[in-house]
Amino acid sequence: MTDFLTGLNEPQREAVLHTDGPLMIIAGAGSGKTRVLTYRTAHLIRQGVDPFRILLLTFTNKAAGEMRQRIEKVVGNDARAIWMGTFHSVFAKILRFEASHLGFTSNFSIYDTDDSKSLIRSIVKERGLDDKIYKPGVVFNRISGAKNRLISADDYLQNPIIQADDAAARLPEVGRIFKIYVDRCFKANAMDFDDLLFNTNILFRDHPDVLHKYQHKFRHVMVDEFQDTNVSQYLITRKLAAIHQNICVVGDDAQSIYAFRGADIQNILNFEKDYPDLSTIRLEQNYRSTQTIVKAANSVIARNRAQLRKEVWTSNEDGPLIEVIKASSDNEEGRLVATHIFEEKVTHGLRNNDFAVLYRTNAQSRAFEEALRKLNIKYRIIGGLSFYQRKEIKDLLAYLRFTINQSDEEAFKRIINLPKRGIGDTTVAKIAVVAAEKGIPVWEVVANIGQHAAGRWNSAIEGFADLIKSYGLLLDKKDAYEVASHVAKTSGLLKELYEDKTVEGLSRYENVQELLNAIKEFVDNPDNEDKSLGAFLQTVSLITTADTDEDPNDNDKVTLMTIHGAKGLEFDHVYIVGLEEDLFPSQMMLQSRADLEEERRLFYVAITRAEKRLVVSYAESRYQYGRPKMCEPSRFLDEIDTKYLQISRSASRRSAESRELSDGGEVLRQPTSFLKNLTAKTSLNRATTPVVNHKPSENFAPSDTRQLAVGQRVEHAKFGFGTVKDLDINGTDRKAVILFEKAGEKTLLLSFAKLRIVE
DNA sequence: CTATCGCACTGTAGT
DNA sequence: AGTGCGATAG
Repeated sequence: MTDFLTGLNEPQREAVLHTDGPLMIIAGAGSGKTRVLTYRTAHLIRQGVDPFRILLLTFTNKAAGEMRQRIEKVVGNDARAIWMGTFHSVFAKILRFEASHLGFTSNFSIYDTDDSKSLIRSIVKERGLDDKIYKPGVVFNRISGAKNRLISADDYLQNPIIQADDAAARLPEVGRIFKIYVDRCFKANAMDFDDLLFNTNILFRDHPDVLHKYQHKFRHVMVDEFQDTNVSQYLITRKLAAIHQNICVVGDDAQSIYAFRGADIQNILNFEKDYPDLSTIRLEQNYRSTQTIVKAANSVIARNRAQLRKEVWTSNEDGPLIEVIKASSDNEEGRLVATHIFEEKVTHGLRNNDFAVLYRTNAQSRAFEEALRKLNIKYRIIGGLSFYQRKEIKDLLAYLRFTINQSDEEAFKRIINLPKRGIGDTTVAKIAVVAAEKGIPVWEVVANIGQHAAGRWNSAIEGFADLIKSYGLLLDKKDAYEVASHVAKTSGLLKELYEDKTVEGLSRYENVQELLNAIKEFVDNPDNEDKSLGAFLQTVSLITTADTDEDPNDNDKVTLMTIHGAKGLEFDHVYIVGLEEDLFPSQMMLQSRADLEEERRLFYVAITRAEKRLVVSYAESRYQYGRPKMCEPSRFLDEIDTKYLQISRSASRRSAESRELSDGGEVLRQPTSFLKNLTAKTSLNRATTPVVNHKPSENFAPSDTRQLAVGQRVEHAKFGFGTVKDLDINGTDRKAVILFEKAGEKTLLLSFAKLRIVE
């Protein structure tokens, strides 16, 4: 019965066996949290709990899928019936079921962030406001923040503190925009991501019978990654667990990294107050990482004040020291890290799979991609622009959405003139006016344009309406794939892309085909009972990059991703790159939220992803908006206890790099102690040798760029003396990053014009 | 109505 | 550097 308990340590076992009453599991990094959650669920089922009455909320769909598989290994098919998924997917499901209570229909659309911003832009313009001031992203964030704190548009307008805050931010109209936004979403029969949670709260608040139903249904409620839940999510779980009181939350306050988007660390810090008879179990033994990595991580996180008492330890071996790589530019950082990976692979016989490069922002991936490609190392990028955010994909999805839900305003805007059918903004605006005057939905006007307006464009509009109507007729007869491929063909979308013979056009055509393949897979999957287009759209709106599956035959790749994306993952060899002030910790985070502690937790998460070896790197200069910029090493480097650091590696690497690039080029400077650089930052830019004499002025000829080498002293007609910091060789294309010191000011340049070598 | 060009601006994570 | 905007021409 409890055979699977044998491999567990004492607190883990205790957590698995504690089945009744509120439970909080504080799970340190690498402490076997997933294992405990898996076994606990399996244990509940073996104890006779109906899997249908277990609710398990995870952070990503992928995590849910993996956990379901692991539970299945223990209890078999019963695992299928568990209610498991992200907050958004589980409550979207419940909302579809109960939609009528809120005045929605069950085929409501889910607006993604782009849809929301687009709608806000429309509202801002309609109200005659300046969208340079009322930036859609900013307005959206304010609305989103309010919803996550369960503040409705009316509450927002009536709250003097919020109003004062908006006034101070010179955005007094946000509340009005909020109210219109909510109204328009409702009329479009659409919910945005935040609404899925907000409306669930409203549903449970205003419909006690519905709440009661789910309260009784879910005998056990479990929440993974509890530290990253927001108030809205917390209240839902609390309400659901109110009768049975079987609520189990698992989390680690030290790994809370989503406060910026509304996650409330107070949820975990105050949980004890909400549940006086709470049992708390701490999982403190780390099974993942080496002694060095665990201790280094502890030395960093110890600087945070707001945290629960916890002592993460490991009995693993010491392992190698943490290496620090210093690069003069972002490109060099890419090359040094790629070379490091290459050499580790060769000397230790490792696979690409064993490595991950973690950065703070997606924009940093470029340099690593280029460098890895040059060394023929396969890599995969997680995050960035996801498949489902691509224009061509969103276009086809918009057609499908609109076929299902003709109130979907954002889908309508996307496709009304796509492909071009001569219905421009002016015509659309006219239709909107007619609809508003007659007080009927836009689709009513479009579908019966002859009755409502007469004009040159009527035939084009009729054509569009007939198209959509014909699609609608297919819904009951055909499955999702048949409808989607029919739409792709007959709408002209596929044709337009097919005729575009550019490289991008080809790739966009392939992307649409891939979407159709994905729909085919959905239809062919026996697990999916409902094969309708509506069912497919429900799942697709909540898919993210973290969830996309890999081709299992071709997955030996180095992983490149943001630290946020790496949550919950682990790799033998981890590179944390771009450790520079203003980048990590991020300047934005410090300015707007003044939350250094969250950045530090992010650093902690990054460190604790590593199992065997950790390498950190930073660059002295970096491109930003196509302009080079000087960088200082991150304060976080200083926060790692020096006894866990090894510095020398960067020196040998650097000289190897210089040799490779400039045969015979001088090594810029032997990096000394890393900490010395931190205390004497100016030394970074000091000229190595003051140059007095040089050859008479003669501008660089393109052929002479071969003479450039890292460390080479140069003079520029405008910027004066400088040192070559980095060379970038791309086929015949050679670029140099040069650091100039003029009047105490440092400038970086990327051009050979008006440049000459100094003896 | 559509295409194109110059200009201004961008500055974080992702359900 | 990339994007998205408005102005202008076709």
